[in-house]
Amino acid sequence: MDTSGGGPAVLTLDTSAPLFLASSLAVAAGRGRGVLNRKPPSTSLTSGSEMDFFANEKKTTTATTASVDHPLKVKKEDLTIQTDLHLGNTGSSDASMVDDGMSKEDRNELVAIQAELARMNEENEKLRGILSQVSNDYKALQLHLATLMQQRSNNYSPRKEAMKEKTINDGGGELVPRQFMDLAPVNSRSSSSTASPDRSFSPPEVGSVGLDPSKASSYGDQQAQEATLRKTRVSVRARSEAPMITDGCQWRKYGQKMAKGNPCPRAYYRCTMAAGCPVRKQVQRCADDRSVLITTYEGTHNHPLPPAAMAMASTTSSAVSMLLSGSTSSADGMMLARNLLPCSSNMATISASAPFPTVTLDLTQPPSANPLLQYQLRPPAVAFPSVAPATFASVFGGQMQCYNNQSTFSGLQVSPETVTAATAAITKDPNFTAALTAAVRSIISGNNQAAGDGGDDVNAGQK
DNA sequence: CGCATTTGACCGGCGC
DNA sequence: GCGCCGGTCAAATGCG
Repeated sequence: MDTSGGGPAVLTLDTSAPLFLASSLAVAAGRGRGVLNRKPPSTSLTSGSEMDFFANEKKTTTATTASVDHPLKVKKEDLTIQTDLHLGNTGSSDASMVDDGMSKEDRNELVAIQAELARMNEENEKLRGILSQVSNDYKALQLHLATLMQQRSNNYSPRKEAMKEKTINDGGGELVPRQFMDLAPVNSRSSSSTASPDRSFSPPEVGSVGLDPSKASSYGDQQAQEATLRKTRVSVRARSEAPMITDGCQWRKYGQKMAKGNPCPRAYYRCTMAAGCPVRKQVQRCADDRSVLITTYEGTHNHPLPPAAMAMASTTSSAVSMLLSGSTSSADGMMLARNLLPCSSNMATISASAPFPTVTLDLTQPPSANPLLQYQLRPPAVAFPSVAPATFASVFGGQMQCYNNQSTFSGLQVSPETVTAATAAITKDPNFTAALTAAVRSIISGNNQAAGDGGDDVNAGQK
């Protein structure tokens, strides 16, 4: 039996990986290079249809450039007017040639203006270069993704294919579209499964073609990465009297078990917002403090998320990306975490002893108690190697439909403001939905406020 | 009647 | 090999 459950889901997201990364790159470029820092927050919130994500990405990037250009253009116009006024009918732009009654002060001003103009032109050229670089990076990643997907499809197991075929023919009632299942990747756990093949929640990968198991042996590293990503979990601790936090998604309970060492039962839920969504979560009260609800998320949504869910996804995504960025092993993740978090904290921890890499977000304390939280959750801008796309993708949707909405937020997902706002809202308000809504509102409004300010939004959202 | 939840059974992984 | 445990399934049950 394939108990990996949501495992295969992670691979789905790989489809979105380069897209996500591209967006991240844009953000990284924006952060890393001062020129792009002029981009107003709102430019990250462009939205559009998923199919033209690339176009949308370009649009976003273009918008970024445009937003940067805008003030410059305005200046240029102003400068042009001033220049015309000063130059009169000489028609020359060379101030040194002007000698038609202009005062020395005017000439100096004209020289300064022209220098400014030249500087801005140069700056624009740099921006074009950056845009070009980002675009090239995206294309390279897209190519890389195509290669990986081809490898995966080559590694596909005919036996598993046959089992899935049987399940479908038997009328197993699985609602997962056939094409999703067929594209399920092979991994150490699922490949050994002998039952319940319908549990292979394979995200909708596109472009998988052909079978060539002979190439599987050269794919070990990739498989290891996928296995880690697939099993990566995010555990959220939050105080709530409700039996389950409302995180914006729709869940259906499919099981409940008594876990060892905890008198409180553990409930198992799966996302029902879309047929075949592989995301699952476990809800259990803390044995030590029963007012604390521990919610563990696993897998990737294959559908667009509502704003409230986006806030949560943003938080967990950032946590996971921190865990996995630059590495796919939990041990490395721990090292990375230690490097990133020289100051240990109990608010965001990474477990290497757990069966799967698990990021635990302790939201039972206000962020003010530990201001490091927001930064702990943020992946370093330099941690965007080829692994990163899958990392981000492991939390966010895998369907092309998801790309736009989610990519729209992708720039925010890695921002500390996003995490801060969402975290503050979650922490301060037992009403999770209202809190998350407030958090998202604060994000969308481009409100780069500190955690405390995000809490104000929370209060507003309650009403 | 349809859908969601409950709950016992089942399965695979893992440690001894 | 055996037993424990986590995770999931699916029939039974409850509810609107």
